[in-house]
This record gives sequence, structure tokens and C-alpha cells, in this order.
Amino acid sequence: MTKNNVSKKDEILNAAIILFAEQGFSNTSITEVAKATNASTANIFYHFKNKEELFLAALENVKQGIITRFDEYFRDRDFTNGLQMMEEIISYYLYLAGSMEQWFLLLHSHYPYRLALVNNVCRDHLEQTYNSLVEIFEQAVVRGKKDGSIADVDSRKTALVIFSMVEGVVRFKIYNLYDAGALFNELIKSCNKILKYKE
Amino acid sequence: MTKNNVSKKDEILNAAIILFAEQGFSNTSITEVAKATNASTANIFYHFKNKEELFLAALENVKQGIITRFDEYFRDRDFTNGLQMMEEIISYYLYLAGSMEQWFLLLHSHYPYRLALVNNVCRDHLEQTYNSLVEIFEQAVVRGKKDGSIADVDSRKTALVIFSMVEGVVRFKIYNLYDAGALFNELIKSCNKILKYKE
DNA sequence: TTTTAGACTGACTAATCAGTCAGTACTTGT
DNA sequence: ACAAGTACTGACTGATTAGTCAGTCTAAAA
Repeated sequence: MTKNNVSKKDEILNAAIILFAEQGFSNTSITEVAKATNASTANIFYHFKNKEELFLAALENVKQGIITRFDEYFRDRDFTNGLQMMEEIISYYLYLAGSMEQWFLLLHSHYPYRLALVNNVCRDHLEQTYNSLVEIFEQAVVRGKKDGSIADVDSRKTALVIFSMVEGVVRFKIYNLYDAGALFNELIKSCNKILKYKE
Repeated sequence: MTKNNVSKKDEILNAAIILFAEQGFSNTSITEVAKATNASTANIFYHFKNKEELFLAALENVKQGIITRFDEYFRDRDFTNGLQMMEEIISYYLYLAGSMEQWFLLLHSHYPYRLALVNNVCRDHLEQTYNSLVEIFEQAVVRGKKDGSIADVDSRKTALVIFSMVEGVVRFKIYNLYDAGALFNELIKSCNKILKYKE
């Protein structure tokens, strides 16, 4: 496997991520992917068994990208407490959704969730992606409860609600509905209230 | 225009909503819509200029459906205060998203938001739908601020954040990610905290 | 009874689709 | 030098696609 071959396969994969994200699975033809990478359609089917496999490879790439980015982010960061950690996680999440919009467009499209019902590989990719993300939010809650910056709330459920709130804002952003920037301060404020008070 | 003709057009429209919602625009063929309604493809193009017009009609139908349902809901309801009103709105929103899943699947798919960039009719439908929904949430906040059940928060932005939180949970539900029922109590609790406290 | 108009269809088309296959170019180990 | 395997392509296929068109059927108005 030469250096050039690997990079051609990656080139196809990266083009596929962008096209699938922007246009959807069904509305993206192999011919389009081929044109975007100066490859023949036959070459795409040489590297990927079929169109569905190409999509699964794209989804796995997105999963790995998100997990890796958060790993790197945590590696060279330290937080004063759990509440501040949550604030920074949300901040980084919104930053990532802005700079890697294709990843989140792909994750927000309906196709993979339908495919997951009949394809275990797809289901696993989605499960792993969301488990990793929710776990990150949950870790902040658990830590905050220990250091006293967060009230005695249900860690998992609170993490899920805050995650769904952030995902809602991300969806508004990538679908051009509302500006996430304008909502950022309100998002952090609301998050603080959810975490600081007990009921 | 006889009674039968109208109902055939409506039959086609209703089938289109379900198919577009479940399979997406590109992955739904006119042939499929025709088969589902025992019509010829030519008949579909007799009632609707082209596939895109059929989609726009479906989107408008969803918009009208949501607005009408909320109008009816408010017509025979009275709330003790703004905070309770918000709780009931969220409750009804989740109920509606469960019973009329196709509507929300259609609104959550990426296609209409891409189409809205180049098609004003589509953009207007989406804008009107979301304006109506956010306004409902905002009315509850405004009322709660007047009657004292809600703290002095930014009505619009708070409404948007709560709406995005609810929409996030709805997305988890219709994409089979997490059970909305299990998150309902946590959602209401979080919403109360956001509305009760001032920061 | 004849006219007219709306609802509807079968048969068609040109384009596009995912995927195949036989064969070529290039590299690398022996 | 040669064998072998990897990367890649042009030319193809059968199926499916959105959309057209000429013409049929029905019911009501004239």
C-alpha cells in the first residue's frame, strides 16, 4: 500500500463526508464523489464495497474525529471545578460544531438512524458516538457534585437534558434557523441554573 | 371539482408526508407515492406541478397542522400562571411529537433547510412554523413574568433556549436515540429552574 | 342530446443511478 | 529480469428516475 493510494482513499472518504453531510445519502451520487476527487467511479468501488459501506466509513470517520478531538481537548486542559468544566465543554462543543459542521450535519441527518435499525455496524457507530458525548457531560456533573459546584442532581439524566439542549442549539445553527452565538450566553446561564439548584 | 377528486389529491398529499418524513425527499420516488395511493404517476403530476411542489405542499400541510393543533389546544384551556402554562406547552409539544411523528420527522430532516436557501416559499413555511412555535413558548414566559411565577429573564432568549431543549429531546425521540418519556420529568424540572431563578 | 371541463391513465422518454468487468499501469520483492 | 499484487480506468449494463403526452372516462352544464 503506497502513500499515494492511502491518500486517494482518504480523499474519497473526506469528499464523501462533505457531500453526504451537505446533500444527504440518497441525493449524493457516486459520480459526484468521483468528480470531486478526480477518480473514476470504478475506483470508488475498488476502495469501498458499495455506497452503503462508503457511508459507514464516513460515519466511523466522524465518530473517530469527534472522540479524538475531545480526547485532545481534555489532555491539555484542567478545570477549577465541575461547573466550570461543563461550561467549557459546552463552549468547545459549539466551537467544534462550527468548525466541523459536516460532522454534525451527518450526525443530524435522518439516514444513519434509519440505517441503524437494520445495520448493526451503523447502530454501533451511533451508539459509541453518543455514549462518548453524553459521558463527557456526565463526568462534569459527577465532578461538580463531588467538589460542591453542582447540586445533588441525577447525573445521567441531567447530563442528557443539558446535552439535548446543546444539541438543539447546534441543530438551529447548522440548519440556519437561529444564530448559536446569540444564544450562547443564555445557554450557559440556563445550564448554570439547572446545575446549581436542587429541586 | 368533485368530492372524490379533492380526496384523491389529499390522499396523495398525506402519503407524500409520511413517505418524505420516513425516507427523505430524494429517497422517495413518485412511483412509491403512486403505489401507496393507487394512483398513476401521471395523476400525481396532474395535481402537483413537480416533485418539489409536492414536497412544498407537504411542508405547508405540516405547518398548518401544527399551528391548528396549538390553536385548538389553547382554545379550550386555561392556565393558573405562566410557569404552569409553560409546563403544559412542553407536555403537549411532546405529546404531539409522539402522535404526529411524521410532521416532526419532516421538520427535522435536512432537505427543507437546504431548499429554503433557494426557495422563498419553503423558507416562508419554515419561518412561519418556527415563529409560531417560539412565540407560544415566549407567551408563557411573558405571562409568567407578569404574574410572578417566572423570574425577570429575557423572554425571547429564554423561550428560545427552552424551545431548543425540547426540540433536542424530540429529536432523540424520533431518531430512536433516547426515550423522551424517561427524560420528561427531568425536562420539566430543568425548565422550572431556568424560569424560577434569576442570574 | 351535445358540449365542455376536470380527473385520470398507459405508454413512453431521456437521463441518471449503483455496480461490474476486463484489462492496464505501477510498484515491489525475489 | 520477472512474477505478483495493488491501484486504477473506460466502457458497459440493467434498473430506476422525474416528467410528458395523447387520449379516455365521467359528470354536469347548455
